[in-house]
Amino acid sequence: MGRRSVHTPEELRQLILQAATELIASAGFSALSAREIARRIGYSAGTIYNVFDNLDDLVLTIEARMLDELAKSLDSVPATGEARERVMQFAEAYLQFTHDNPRLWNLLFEHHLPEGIEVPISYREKLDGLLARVETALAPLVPENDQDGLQRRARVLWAGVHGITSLSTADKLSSVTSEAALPMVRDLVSTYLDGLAGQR
Amino acid sequence: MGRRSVHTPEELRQLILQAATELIASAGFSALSAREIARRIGYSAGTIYNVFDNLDDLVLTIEARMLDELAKSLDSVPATGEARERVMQFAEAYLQFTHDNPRLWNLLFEHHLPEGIEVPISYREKLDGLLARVETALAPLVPENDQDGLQRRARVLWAGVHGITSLSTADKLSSVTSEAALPMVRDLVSTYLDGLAGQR
DNA sequence: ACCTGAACACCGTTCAAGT
DNA sequence: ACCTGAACACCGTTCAAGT
Repeated sequence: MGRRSVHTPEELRQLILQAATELIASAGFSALSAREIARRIGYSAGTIYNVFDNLDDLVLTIEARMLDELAKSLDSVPATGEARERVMQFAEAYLQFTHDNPRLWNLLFEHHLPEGIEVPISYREKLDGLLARVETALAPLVPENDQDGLQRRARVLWAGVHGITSLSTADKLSSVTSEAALPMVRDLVSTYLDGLAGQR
Repeated sequence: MGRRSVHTPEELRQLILQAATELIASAGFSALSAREIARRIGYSAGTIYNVFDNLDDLVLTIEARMLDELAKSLDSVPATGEARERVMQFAEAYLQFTHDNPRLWNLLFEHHLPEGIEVPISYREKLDGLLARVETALAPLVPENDQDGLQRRARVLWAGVHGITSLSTADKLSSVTSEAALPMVRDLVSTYLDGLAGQR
């Protein structure tokens, strides 16, 4: 046995990630298994452990990719126009992204590291980058010299939009249906921004 | 083997639910297993299947209990005072509840039924009941004769608060920390209600 | 009637042994 | 160097057999 080298290490890595991503996208996180990935790419299960430390490592890699792709989606929002309009477009881009990749996006919330294991710093940095984009878009709409307020409000909006998208992609809480999500996101953003404007 | 009857069927059922609840509360959904429950209550794994159809059935029973307890929490909010104040107290009660039972509450979002299996009607009714409480509290603050608007807004507020609590109990997205959750919920509710007031 | 133990078809992960 | 197969310690679920 051993030494086939039909694939370079990098090819093998991408093969594994691709198979795992497809598995999650089509059947959800609970359908992911090292043995099933191995079956699909024609290697033994042990091979996956030559490339990744364990399944958590693999899953974290996929999560990081999702954060990168969401960042790309947000960056495709034009940086022109009214601040209000841009914040709204960010929110709609977020909703669109989660509806395009419901199970892969839910992975970030369903997958938990074992007690005591921390998420890599690079992961946290990606998150901070996303939040920074929201802060920048929101900045013109909050009082100047209130940096604390800006941070909190960006997080509130982000979390609020997340709540709507998360309930609308969840099968079980479907008193919030996925068709209703867009008007809800619009209502949240516009009403919240109205409230902000009144406070100035 | 067989026929011990040291516990009545109902006692056995509660024993199983209690062990499962403790397991989830302390180590999360992923730590739940029929075999571990059986070990803890001193029965064989097969016995659990005399009482519940399968683990999904058991988990759904626990989820339904959580919905009932959340309803109780909301009902302990006094029905007096300003509408604005009551909505805020509902939101704070929700946050408090999820922080008191983080893993059990997250169960509702992490547990998925197999493809094609629907949640029981009683479950959906409990959800509707919760939403109805929010609608009632919110009603004085939205234009009369706008039933659609009331429904949507109650869902937006509920989902928004859910988003904050869900990110704050998630270990991984901790750019929203659990200490910051209360001011964020307050900001969301008060700013959103300000916006609503401006629209009238 | 109630409960068990064995069985079946799965897991994640490790690692000696093979090429 | 790279890969495998077997091994270990787990799963959910079923059901014949025992009391």
